[in-house]
Amino acid sequence: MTVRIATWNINSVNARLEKLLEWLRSAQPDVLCLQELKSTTDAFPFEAVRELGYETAAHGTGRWNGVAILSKIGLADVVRDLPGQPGYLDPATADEGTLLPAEPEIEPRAVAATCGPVRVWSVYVPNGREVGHAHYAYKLDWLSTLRDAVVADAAGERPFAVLGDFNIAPTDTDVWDVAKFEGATHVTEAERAALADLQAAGLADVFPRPLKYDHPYTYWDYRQLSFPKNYGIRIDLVYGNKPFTEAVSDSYVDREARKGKGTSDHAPVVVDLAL
DNA sequence: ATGCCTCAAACGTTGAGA
Repeated sequence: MTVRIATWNINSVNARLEKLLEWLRSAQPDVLCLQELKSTTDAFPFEAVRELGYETAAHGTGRWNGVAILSKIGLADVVRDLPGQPGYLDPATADEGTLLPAEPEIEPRAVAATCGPVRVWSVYVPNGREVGHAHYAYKLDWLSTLRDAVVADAAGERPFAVLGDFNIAPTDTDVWDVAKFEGATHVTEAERAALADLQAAGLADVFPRPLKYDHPYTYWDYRQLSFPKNYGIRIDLVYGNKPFTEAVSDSYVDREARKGKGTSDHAPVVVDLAL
């Protein structure tokens, strides 16, 4: 059988609903991993995607974050959150003192499911904000927990992949101008070491082909004509185990979905498998 | 034209995104 799996940081599933439905109709993925729902689980448009044949495992709490898996080929063994997933404690909140115990918040950034012959995680890795920020330490901790969460499936016989917005450019070629990222997150050695740890666990970067230009960027800032100028970065990634990568027949970034008004700032990454 | 940022919560402004 052939299976088409995609990942897309949708930047609000409800603000983007018509774009999402349009893309599902045209690209016809069997499985779609979404990130940045910006929606509670209850407010997810389950019925609209069901009409196109998709079951959904959604995990969201509202304002930020939020992940989902849509599937037309089965949706079993759903897991929300990584085992042992670290939470984030905003330093400003923590400094407010003693009235309430400030607890780290476990954010909805990961959901897993088995879709037919494939098991997938849809992940939205923390941004990090600035090197040295508490959010950056949280990002590295989160990535370490991700590695631990997937090591068994990575070594397994079943096709398995982690798909999502990793907020890391794997190499300097994955940013349009490396000088712009001097001292910034997304390109540091520590973040790339986390990707190397995933590779050591048996997962490989499924490198997509671009539909235009010479490099498959997946994100372009809304500002300053970034998309028309192709000032992009590749941070939406697919890490598959050997049974997964050996089945890949094609992979591409659908930059067409980034064109026009009312789009996400990310483009979908599509992977076709011959299983 | 692919075109100069957008979203949600709260209802003017702020925080986040990367």
